[in-house]
Amino acid sequence: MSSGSFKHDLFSQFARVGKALSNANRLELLEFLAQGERGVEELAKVSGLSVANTSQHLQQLRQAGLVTARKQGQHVYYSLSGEDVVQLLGCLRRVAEQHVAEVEKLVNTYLTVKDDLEPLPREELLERARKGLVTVIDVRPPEEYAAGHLPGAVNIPLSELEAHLQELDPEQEVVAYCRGPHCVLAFDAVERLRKKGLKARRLEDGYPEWKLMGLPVESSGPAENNEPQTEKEPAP
Amino acid sequence: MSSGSFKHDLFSQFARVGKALSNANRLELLEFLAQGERGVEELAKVSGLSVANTSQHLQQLRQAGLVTARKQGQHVYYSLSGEDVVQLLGCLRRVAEQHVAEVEKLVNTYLTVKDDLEPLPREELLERARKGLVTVIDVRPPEEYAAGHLPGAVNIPLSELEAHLQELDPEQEVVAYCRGPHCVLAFDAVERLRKKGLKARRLEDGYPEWKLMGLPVESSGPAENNEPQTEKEPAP
DNA sequence: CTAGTATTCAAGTAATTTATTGAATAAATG
DNA sequence: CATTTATTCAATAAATTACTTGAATACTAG
Repeated sequence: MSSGSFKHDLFSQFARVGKALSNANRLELLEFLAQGERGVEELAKVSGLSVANTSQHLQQLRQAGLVTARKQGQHVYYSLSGEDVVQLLGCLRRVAEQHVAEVEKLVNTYLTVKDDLEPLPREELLERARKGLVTVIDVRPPEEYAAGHLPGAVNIPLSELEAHLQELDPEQEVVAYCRGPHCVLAFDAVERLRKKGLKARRLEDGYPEWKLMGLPVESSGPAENNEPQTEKEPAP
Repeated sequence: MSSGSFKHDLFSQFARVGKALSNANRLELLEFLAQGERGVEELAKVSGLSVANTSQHLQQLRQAGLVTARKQGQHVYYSLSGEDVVQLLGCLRRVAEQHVAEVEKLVNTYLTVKDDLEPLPREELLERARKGLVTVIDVRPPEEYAAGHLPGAVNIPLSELEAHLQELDPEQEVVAYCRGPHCVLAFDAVERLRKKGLKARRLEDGYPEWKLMGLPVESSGPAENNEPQTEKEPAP
């Protein structure tokens, strides 16, 4: 029957997307891209892969429709091809968290502080920020901060945390966030801030999830798409 | 640094879930399982794979945490390990639809009727059903209907469609649904009903999506979990 | 206990995937 | 135009995956 072949062809296409998600290095690239647009060499550096290998992975991601490439001069800038990709990654993470025992084990052994510092949900942060009760710090590297960050957040990359201590009010609670719910940066930051006697907590999730929910974001560097829902109109 | 290895290990676990989704046959198995619990041999038959091969795929799915196995007598019954898996599959489908050009091409060539019969959204069906304006038919095979179906839906498997025509009121609109948004069964049913001069439309999505939204479902066969949110309590 | 059925395991082969290497484009700069 | 820089392509070896086949296990029924 012809419908059998249709079904199989369709599932093969879905499987292409699955294949793109079937490799740890590609998932890492996707997490970096969820912070904002980046060039190939940059991605190679932060992910620790060779440039050629990075390029090949990016092309696989592009063929699966998860990322898009923009060529400018001799550079090629990659970015996620839509908000739905961030959502897909979130689903994947949630399913793994929920059903893959190893994930919990890993989190418990590496992120020992976890129980101690219960993460702050988005809504609560919004409320406290409105009342001026918290200082929000973004502990990602400056490029990612520049591509987009929570409104009012101060960029203090992890490496310079100690140097910026005096900027933080010891009376006010500090909330740190980074790339996502399992990114170590914010965990580390909170741990170190607490050792210094500050009141510190971690935002439940990272910048991509915040933006996905349509909450306001700011960006300093090159122009980024800030609107929650973008309406695409054909040229007039 | 140790955090690098943590990150990689974590992404490797996420990638295991991605791997499970990287094969067309496994995705097809997951779609069948989204209709309800099924035995290995049954799954092998409907998917057209050998039993041994089906078993191996199921084990991969189990290791990725996507399905669970229940042994009863000499049979092993598999089912999805949670609602979040249905959601993940939905995300995957949506991303593919949105960003993989081939999907649209396939849908357009095989499901030619598509433009003509705009699908009916969930909410509208609920509203019209409340007013008694529509007849809802479930065109899946009886086993799947038995495992769970929309309340008030009549089971008319596609093969017996013509034989049951007189049961349908020619004045009332007929709404057909099946396994999911791209399942051919409902498309086929609508096409054939229209040829017979009936007013027929297709529900936007299938049974698993309906259930996922927490909407009411009925089941006739062996007991199924009907509650929208199940609270898991340890034995008293 | 024996025969039968459902499922899984184990071994083998063909195909696919990953990462490496070195060469090929393609744009910018002197 | 030649050189540098960023990226991609092509060829390769090692590892992994998909499916087949035949045997092993586990449970049921006679």
